[in-house]
Amino acid sequence: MEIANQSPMSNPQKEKVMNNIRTTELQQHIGKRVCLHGWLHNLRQMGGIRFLVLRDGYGTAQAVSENEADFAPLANLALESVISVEGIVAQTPQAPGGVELHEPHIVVITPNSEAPPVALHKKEIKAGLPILLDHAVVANRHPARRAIFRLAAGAMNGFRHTLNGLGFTEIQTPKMVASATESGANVFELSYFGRSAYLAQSPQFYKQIMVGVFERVYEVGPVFRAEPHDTSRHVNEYVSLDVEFGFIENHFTVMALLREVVAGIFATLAEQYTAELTLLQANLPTVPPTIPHIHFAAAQELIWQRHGVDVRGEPDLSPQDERWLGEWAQQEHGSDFLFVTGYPMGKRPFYTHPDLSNPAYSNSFDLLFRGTELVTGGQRLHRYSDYLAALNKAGLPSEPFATYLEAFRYGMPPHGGFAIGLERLLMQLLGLPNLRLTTLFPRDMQRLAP
RNA sequence: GGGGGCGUGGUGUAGUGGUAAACACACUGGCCUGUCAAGCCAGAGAUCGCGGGUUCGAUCCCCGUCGCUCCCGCCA
Repeated sequence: MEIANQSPMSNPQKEKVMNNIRTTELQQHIGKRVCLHGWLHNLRQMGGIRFLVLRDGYGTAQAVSENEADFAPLANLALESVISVEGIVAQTPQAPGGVELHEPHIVVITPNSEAPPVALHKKEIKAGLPILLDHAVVANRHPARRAIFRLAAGAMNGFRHTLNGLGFTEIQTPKMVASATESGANVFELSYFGRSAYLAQSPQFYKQIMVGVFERVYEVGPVFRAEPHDTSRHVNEYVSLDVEFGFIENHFTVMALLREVVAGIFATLAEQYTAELTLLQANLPTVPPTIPHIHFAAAQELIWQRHGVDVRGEPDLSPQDERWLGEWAQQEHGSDFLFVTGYPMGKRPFYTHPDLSNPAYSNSFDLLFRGTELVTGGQRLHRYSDYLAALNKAGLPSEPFATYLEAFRYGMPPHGGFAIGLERLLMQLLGLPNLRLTTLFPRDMQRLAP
């Protein structure tokens, strides 16, 4: 077995060899001698001819040899061994993708002798959710698992790119906070130099405060929910794509921006992540120029008429209601998306701006994507006196909110925003049955590792 | 927090109140010159989650327990 002794990346034939080539770049180097680095993804030996599939961080490539000695370094090695393969890039019709490496020179960088707990070289990983999550550190190497998380990166890219183009400034707000963000419940407590602190359940207060600084802000970051929920759509830490901006007319201004952001995310995926989308057979939605919207009360009336279930007067929509509304949006408007506007004030947090023409309802909205809540947003209160009144009405003391209130005391514009759940976006895009499948290392009631 | 379902080799499943268990993939060895979810042959690997009960006998039936999963509540 030949093992690289000094720098694994060093190469004896430095002049002629194109180093640090990715598997996805082979097409650009046909006829040249290149060196790939990666993992031994698969090995197919058929007597007189041998194939190996090398997987790097980007894709896979095949090397072939009719000379037994070329593959000698792989003797006694298991898949997932880390290797480099130097060879001549050849255009061959029968090779996967039409290119492969000939005359391979294989160097073992990190030998592996043990088969991974789940086979990574099959088209699909055949494992249940618990196994997949228990062994996520290796299972996520599988091209199909990896593609999901690459798309997550793409969604964040698209989010940032769209907002940067609209004059937004990216911020990072504290995740350790002194008091519970929006209510007393559902936050994780931690010890902070002898005092109690909490993990932020949302950047809500800080992003509003930062509207007073930058006017238009966004944040990509984790949020923490201590909710004891145990469903396929919930985890206790997830990535929130948050936006907040000033000088709006009402929540429809916010919805219009959200439409641009969602369109920007999917446009980015469509343009730059075709390999992942194809691999996962993703069904990309088309975002209508104007996303249809329906008022909360009208939505309940619609459910009563279409399905004979009387949810009128309920303070919120159930998951079943949302699925029904999603179907309706598809049938009636041909849209994967639907805004539900005007949720009752009673179900929304105290900073929510009421609908002045009907104060029982709010200037807020949810965006449903294929029948599941993807985004929540709305217009916020912006006058100091309104905040004092709202806190009073909610039975909350103003003292814990002193920092927050100070921003309003000194002048804030009409503003609003929203928060997109990143993992939900991917789950709905890919039609997956469990949010944990789109979460790198999920945190739920049972799971704190890996 | 409430309700339902499930726990069988590394992984995914099948199965039966009676000699402790079948199949596929992975794994090991052999064969194979164009594989690409490779193929063929052979092999190793499971005290059927744990504890108790019923029974002549339990992987199977009952109870408890632990774990997992789905739905609801709540949310993104």
